[in-house]
Amino acid sequence: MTNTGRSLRADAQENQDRILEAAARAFSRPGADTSLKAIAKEAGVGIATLYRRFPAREDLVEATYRSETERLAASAADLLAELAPDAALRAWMDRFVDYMLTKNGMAEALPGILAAREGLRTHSRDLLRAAIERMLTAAAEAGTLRADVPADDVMMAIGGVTLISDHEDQRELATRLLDLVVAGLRPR
Amino acid sequence: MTNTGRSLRADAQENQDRILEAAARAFSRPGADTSLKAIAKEAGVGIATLYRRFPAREDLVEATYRSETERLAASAADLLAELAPDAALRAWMDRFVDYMLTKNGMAEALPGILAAREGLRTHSRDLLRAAIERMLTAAAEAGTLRADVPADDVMMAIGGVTLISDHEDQRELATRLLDLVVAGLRPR
DNA sequence: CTCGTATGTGGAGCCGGTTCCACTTACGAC
DNA sequence: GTCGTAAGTGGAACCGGCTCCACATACGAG
Repeated sequence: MTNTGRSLRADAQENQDRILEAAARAFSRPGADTSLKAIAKEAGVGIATLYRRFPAREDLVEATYRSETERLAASAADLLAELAPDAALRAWMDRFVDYMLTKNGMAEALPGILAAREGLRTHSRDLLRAAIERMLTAAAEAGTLRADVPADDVMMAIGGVTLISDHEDQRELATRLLDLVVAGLRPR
Repeated sequence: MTNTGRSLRADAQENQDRILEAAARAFSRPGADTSLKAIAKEAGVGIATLYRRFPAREDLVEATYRSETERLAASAADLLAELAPDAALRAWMDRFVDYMLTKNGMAEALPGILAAREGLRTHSRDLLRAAIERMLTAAAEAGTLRADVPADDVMMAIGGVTLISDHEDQRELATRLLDLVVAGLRPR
């Protein structure tokens, strides 16, 4: 099934798949015992095995949600087809925040994912950045948003909004802050 | 010395003071063993005593840095005296981020402090909000910044920038994001 | 087939956070 | 001064994250 990582020994690949399945189950459970020990146990492997494959919790979270993140990134294209580019970006920002705040364990992993420089964790980050870039340049060409703000910065801004809105269910705060960010992106 | 909390038993007040002194020492030490156990030990009290006084780590951090936070908030007045209100706010934002990123343990405690609703932890939050409000309304009166964005939102925006800039030493990112926030605060 | 080794594995153990509870003590009432 | 009790205390114990290392095993070379 999952075929992350090259050239794993057959048994190791088996174990990794079971870990990811267990993680997906654990994260989506309401009571959410997402302790790594519990996930390892549920996958029928030792903790060391989990750590070898996913050195940081963020790595496990990233891998678990990878396909959903891909879907989020891909949805930018849909929005661009229906809306003006600036409106598409604004709508996508809402989706981003909803996604991060909804998926169990995602918000805590966000900084590690967005700041990813090394390793495999960059995958999600690159997808998200590319999605933003597409909308941002389209809007810049339309003249509705500034052309001098890098997509990276916009991504980090959205990330910052997500982080500060995470504590307590401050969804309205997030909305207002996203509006503020977009206002800052308007050409003068 | 410190006289937080009303009507503590004499010995309890003693202990609380010693905890705060130990915490201040621990946080300012380079190698920084800021484990609560270590701080309690250094203060010569049991962990339970520390927890009774400061139920969350954030409470301890807030109390330890209280006077410095007061100074930060007060510095807004100085800036207002020297600069145009919008420039003062922008300069103060830099101070805020530098402060939060510099003080050991502060960044992690930030969400808890800014989101503080109950308890005594609100003290720092209120001071910071008031400082922002002063600069923001002055700028609004001068017509250089919007009047329809609440000081709370600006505070949260600065907080978000701080959080996302915390991982890795991304001081330049913070600068760019703060510029973006201020751009969003400009009247159209 | 067999065998050496790179690859992979489990769990014990350490660390920091946090809770709980049996014990101690300050201090106001008398 | 003495005493009852509310307030305060210490540390054992539990939990989750994370590391380390002695042991197991897939699998390609021969």
